[in-house]
Amino acid sequence: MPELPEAETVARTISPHIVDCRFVSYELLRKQTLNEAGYPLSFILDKRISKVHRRGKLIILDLEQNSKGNSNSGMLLFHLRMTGRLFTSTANSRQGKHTRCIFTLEKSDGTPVKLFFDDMRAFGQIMACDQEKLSQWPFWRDLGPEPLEVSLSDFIPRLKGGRPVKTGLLDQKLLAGIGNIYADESLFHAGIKPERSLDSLSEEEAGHLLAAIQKVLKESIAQCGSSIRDYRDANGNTGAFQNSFYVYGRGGKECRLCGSTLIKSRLGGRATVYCPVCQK
DNA sequence: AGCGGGACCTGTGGGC
DNA sequence: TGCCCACAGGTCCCGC
Repeated sequence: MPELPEAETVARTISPHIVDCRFVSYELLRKQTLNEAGYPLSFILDKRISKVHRRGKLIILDLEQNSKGNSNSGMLLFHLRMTGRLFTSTANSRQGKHTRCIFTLEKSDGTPVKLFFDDMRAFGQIMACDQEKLSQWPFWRDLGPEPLEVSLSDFIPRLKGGRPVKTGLLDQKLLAGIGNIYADESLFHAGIKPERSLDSLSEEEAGHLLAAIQKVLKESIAQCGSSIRDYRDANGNTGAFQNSFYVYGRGGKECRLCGSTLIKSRLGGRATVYCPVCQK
């Protein structure tokens, strides 16, 4: 699941449940789930969540010291990877087989709230940090621009090198937040074959590509992301954008535009689907 | 530099 | 019904 639109949806849906809450305790059920590039989880205790947002596929909880002053005193980051889920006890849920961490929070009126991080495949990670720690984390430091914010003039020079354009789109250093679903869908809408090399793209094609990426991401966010199997938002609801796929998961089926048989191949070790007619 | 392959994990679906 | 294999939204690391 979780690519940019899903991370955005989770951030939006978890926010009303936890903003202004204070961390009272935590239970880390799988120690490898905590990213060692950050601080021990005790770092977040007694801090208050001031804001929930997203960068690339990362969900970020901004923290403030509970006592006044000391704004922006830390962050708690979640990367959902393939099967991570974030939800609260108010979403009709409780600890399960794949729960990796449980946070106990308290609203300003003292009401307790449980925040769960579940992850079947256990690839997902949690990281506690401050700005300094964050800026030293290679993944963060090298993260490319936000696809919905980057300008065409900033985008074009990033399309360097002979590697396939799809491989480039999956590289979080080139753009932050695109994964296998949105790479394939964006390339379809841009009319570009996935194996084309980055430096073979004309400026016009680069423009089509960025426009397609932004269109696909925005439409997916509007539909609360894509649920292939595991993904749910913070309230346990599925997204709907999987109903709008043109190529992802449709290898061997008919192109929805021209009727040709969609080709399924492997590129950079990832399943890749494209239309041999619509994509040049 | 960039590619392929493997590793990290668990579950599901298809074929036999 | 059951077993085995392939594959799954991501990222990192190794060797070539």
